[in-house]
Amino acid sequence: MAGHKTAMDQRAREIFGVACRLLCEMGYERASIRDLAEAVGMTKAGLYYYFKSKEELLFLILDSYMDDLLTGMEEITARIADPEERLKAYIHFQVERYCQDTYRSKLIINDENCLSGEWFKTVKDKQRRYLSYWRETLERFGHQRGRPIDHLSAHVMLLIGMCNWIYQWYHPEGELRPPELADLIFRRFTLGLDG
Amino acid sequence: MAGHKTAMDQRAREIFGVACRLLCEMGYERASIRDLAEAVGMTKAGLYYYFKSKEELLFLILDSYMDDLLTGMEEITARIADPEERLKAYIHFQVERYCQDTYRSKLIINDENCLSGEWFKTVKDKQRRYLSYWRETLERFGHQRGRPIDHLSAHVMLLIGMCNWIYQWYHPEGELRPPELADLIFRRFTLGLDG
DNA sequence: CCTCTATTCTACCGGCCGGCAAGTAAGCTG
DNA sequence: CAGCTTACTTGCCGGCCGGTAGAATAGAGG
Repeated sequence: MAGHKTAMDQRAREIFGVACRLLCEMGYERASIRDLAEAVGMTKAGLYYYFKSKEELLFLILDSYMDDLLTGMEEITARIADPEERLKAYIHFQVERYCQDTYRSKLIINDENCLSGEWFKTVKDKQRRYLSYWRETLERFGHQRGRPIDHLSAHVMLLIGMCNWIYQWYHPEGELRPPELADLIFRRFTLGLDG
Repeated sequence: MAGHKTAMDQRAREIFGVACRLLCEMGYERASIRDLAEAVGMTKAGLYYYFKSKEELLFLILDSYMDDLLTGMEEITARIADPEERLKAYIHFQVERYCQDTYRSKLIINDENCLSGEWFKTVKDKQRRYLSYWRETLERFGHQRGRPIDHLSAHVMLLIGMCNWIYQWYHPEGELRPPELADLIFRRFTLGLDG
């Protein structure tokens, strides 16, 4: 029985992985179930043994990604108390995540709007929880330095903007290694061009 | 004859405007020609009198947007010589553009990949020219301050990241007015949190 | 061997897709 | 008035879409 479950899980994971790549590269709407079936070497109908609908598949991908993100943020938050060091760690984590999980990182930016109803709400809610990590830490950081940050939410979005926009241009194999990029972002945001 | 042309242009402009809104709100793939026809109060086939294909319509939208962007950047570049002031002006222009032309601004970020072949290349090429304005000015800015910027391209993308990510969160009617936001971006990038 | 269950395939569905051919009403031009 | 153009409409096309019913297959347990 355990054997059954693992085999099932293994196949499901394989489909899941191929789906991430395909949906990311083609876009959710463009990529058809037939494309996915061909890519994993199955029939279209066979796929429906593992998920109920195309939209559920997208949900599973995006929701699991948000779970991974939140778990990471949670872990950092528990481990690092100092706001400055924690903020640094958030940025490093974010860049690292993009490099190690490019497909899902791009998918959640490009195709989150393809979800509807409860699915959309669930993912959006986790994004809100994710943002609150940043906001809280950034607020403490300002407080620690004796210069509280006004327009806090806007600042959070500017910082996240730098972190997330990398999906548009960054290639980890280039001259700038992930940790260097993360440091760059932190210094530019906190110290400006002279940092 | 001039009358004909204007009437034709007027109708075309109307279709164009509705298309921008519809394609932006639904996404290019999701929005069908039938949806667009209904939205402008015509038949699907009638639309094809004004453009050759759905993809051409998207191209016309994105290409014209890039033209507007480049024209604006060109004008600023010609008018302002000082690198610092020019950089400020770029940022203000970018934020302003987003506020006044939200649909096309979002479209070019979300759906540029729906173009193929020559159309894609044409738009991408204009984006490259657009980036070169930023890069050149940022480089001069660093030189002017006696601190040349290394990883120049990365810095350009970080700055543009803050400017473009606003499509994900910014509402011009909120507490932060467009010029204030533009100033905020400039100060955060050049001076850090203390600016 | 048979049986049962897990997994996958064949064959099909209705519906919407982008696009086109042909027709037409209105208006302008001689 | 005829002749031509503009600005559409009607009606259709083949094709792909997501999704499903039910048969076939395979492997484990008895």
